[in-house]
Amino acid sequence: MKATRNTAAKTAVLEVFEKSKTALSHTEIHKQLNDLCDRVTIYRILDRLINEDVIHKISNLDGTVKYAKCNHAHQRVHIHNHAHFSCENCHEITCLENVKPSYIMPHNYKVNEINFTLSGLCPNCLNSNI
Amino acid sequence: MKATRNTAAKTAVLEVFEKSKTALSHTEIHKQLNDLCDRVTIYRILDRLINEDVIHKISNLDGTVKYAKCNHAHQRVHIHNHAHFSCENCHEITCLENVKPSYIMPHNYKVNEINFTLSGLCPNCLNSNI
DNA sequence: TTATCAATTGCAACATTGTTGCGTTTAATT
DNA sequence: AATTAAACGCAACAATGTTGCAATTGATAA
Ligand SMILES: [Mn+2]
Ligand SMILES: [Mn+2]
Ligand SMILES: [Zn+2]
Ligand SMILES: [Zn+2]
Repeated sequence: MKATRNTAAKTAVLEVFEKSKTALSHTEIHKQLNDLCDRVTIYRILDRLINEDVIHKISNLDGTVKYAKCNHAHQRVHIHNHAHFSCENCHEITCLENVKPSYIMPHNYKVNEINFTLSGLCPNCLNSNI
Repeated sequence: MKATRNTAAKTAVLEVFEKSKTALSHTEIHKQLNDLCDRVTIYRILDRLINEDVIHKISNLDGTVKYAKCNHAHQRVHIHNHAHFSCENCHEITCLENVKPSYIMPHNYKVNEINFTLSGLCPNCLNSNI
């Protein structure tokens, strides 16, 4: 395994994640960093953070991709088997760490990863739409 | 609701879905149609077919998007609550119509759609990798 | 059958997202 | 301080999806 370094850009990206309660897209991170680094660098940092199991990737039905910190006590290798919620109104995506789907797979499949994303209205938007 | 028409292109796209046992990407459909119509047209046909609940969209963890026919007896409005499997080796995506996740949501969320995609090795690839 | 007209299409142009190659910079170690 | 591989910036590219608009066409009614 390659040695990984702590750079200014990586630290800044991590701070952005720290401050955010919801998942973030590459573009959102780039805007918050305010040209601290190139957008390609952010893609590469995200790749590294995923490999280090510090963040995980969330792929939404509408095609958008976001990233969120793993805020559970995490072992080195773990499956992100919790659900994510994507609000159709405010477009925020949040980890639902406590929502874990149970399901029965047919034989002869080897499951390595799961992506369970629900979409609809989040509590905020549900209340304001009375 | 707007009236929808049966055009040559739409019929051709439906035939492609009919023949395929796995989900198809926009690009795969375009190649199979062999320049019968423009690629923009295919995007628009896919949009219409989704609105008509004839096909459904599958968004994978790696960012790829595919489409598959609804082959259950379908009511006008229905949730596609079955799982999809994405093979990391052959990249085929199949509907697992019988795999439906059960889960418990916190209150105050309104769920309209779910996207449940599992990835790993499909039976074919699992066997050949002994 | 023919006229009508909104739905559909083709085309060009554009936007967004993600990737790659390469020369330069820099974090970590000696 | 010297070393060196990891990380970076930049430019160029690829893939995917969207939009506006004029031309075409499917479905309907005359
Ligand atoms: Mn996690
Ligand atoms: Mn269906
Ligand atoms: Zn919301
Ligand atoms: Zn396979």
